[in-house]
Amino acid sequence: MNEKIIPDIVVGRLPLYLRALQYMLQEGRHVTSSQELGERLGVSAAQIRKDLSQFGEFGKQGTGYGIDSLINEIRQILNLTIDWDVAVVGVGDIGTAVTRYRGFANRGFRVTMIFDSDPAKIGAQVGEFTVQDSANLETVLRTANVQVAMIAVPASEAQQVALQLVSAGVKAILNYAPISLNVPPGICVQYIDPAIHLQRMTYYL
Amino acid sequence: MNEKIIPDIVVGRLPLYLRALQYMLQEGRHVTSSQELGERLGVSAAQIRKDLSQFGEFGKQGTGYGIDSLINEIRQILNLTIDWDVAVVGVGDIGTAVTRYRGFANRGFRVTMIFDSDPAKIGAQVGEFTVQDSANLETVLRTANVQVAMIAVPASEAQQVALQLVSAGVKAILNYAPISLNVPPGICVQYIDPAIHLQRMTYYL
DNA sequence: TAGATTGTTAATCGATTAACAATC
DNA sequence: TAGATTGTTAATCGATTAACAATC
Repeated sequence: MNEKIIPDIVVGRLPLYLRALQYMLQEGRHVTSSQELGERLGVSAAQIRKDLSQFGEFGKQGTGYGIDSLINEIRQILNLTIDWDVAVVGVGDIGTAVTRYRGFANRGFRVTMIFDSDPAKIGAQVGEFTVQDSANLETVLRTANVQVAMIAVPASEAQQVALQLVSAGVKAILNYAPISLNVPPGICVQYIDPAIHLQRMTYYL
Repeated sequence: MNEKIIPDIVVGRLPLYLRALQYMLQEGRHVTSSQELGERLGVSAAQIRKDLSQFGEFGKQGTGYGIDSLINEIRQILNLTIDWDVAVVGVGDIGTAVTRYRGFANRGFRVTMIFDSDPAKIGAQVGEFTVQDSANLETVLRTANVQVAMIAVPASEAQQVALQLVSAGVKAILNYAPISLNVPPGICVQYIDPAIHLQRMTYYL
């Protein structure tokens, strides 16, 4: 009764706002406006104000938004106040790249375990991690209470891995395999497929 | 006057349809329906029919769509009948992973050149390519008439690289750096930032 | 033919924008 | 105070869905 339903498209823009705000902070800025933020991101000022107003009143008339405080508000909204442990499944080029990726720091995530089913890879070292056997995935994830995972296995294995992750208690999956996953209701899935992004642009060329 | 304007959101779904159709073909299937395709992708049958009808009549009442012919239609629409040469800028973990990525085969793209500004990397071999000096980027891209590029450099360099690419004649940019790019009108940009995708899901956890 | 599925229309639904009173 | 910018409303715009005649 007190729970307003927030459109998913609004939720999806918050991370973009957050990223831009963190940049501004890094630049030593302390306040910004919906107009400035909108120009950076290519969205309208009205949209930013409307989006934020879904969650509260974070600005000051005449002044704008305090960057630091708005960052904290958005972090709270998105449940990013503490880092989420992330499991990576599949230690090919992509799995390796995301495991070593520096870009998660300060953004709410840290990879804490990696898995592969290839005996030649199990036991190997990637960054600070030892590749674990996918066969133990469910037990290990459950024990560590990991709720976020990335799939970086071949497309042919992705669906099966997804179901394993779900039964291990994972609730959010970022899938790098170029295939649509079927998961039970309540499980979030996001996709990264560079070919899809490129194909979307060639229409206009 | 004869050019219907197609909503970008429709264009954005075509690659998903194409990917699913190519999978079906691989499974030995020959026909499908808007309903079946919709179930696979989690979109409504009506939406698929509506989207496709923007471009022509590709189905048969009572039967559905010929998978092979629909694939060819979508390829034509998206300008994917011949492979696009793609330049990769930045040869870190991500740049290396996309350069070696097998997933572009049969989907309209092939990486043909890679660049980095780090003297320690220039001249090195990645897959079948030799890392070229970013300083020569504009000349090399112009000569080869490359119109598609991926940015995989640190965020601090991404904007500058983007402008270099634009002045080299690149029209479509896939940006892996976690920052919004400002480019002139007419230049397409797409973004891949795993943290953004993850942050979008944690709201629901 | 009977059954199935398209292409398309009209209705519904949701998102964006413009505008402005409130107020810092 | 005067200027600036928010939060919010109402109007506009666009996208999705339901429904069905057409037809394979």
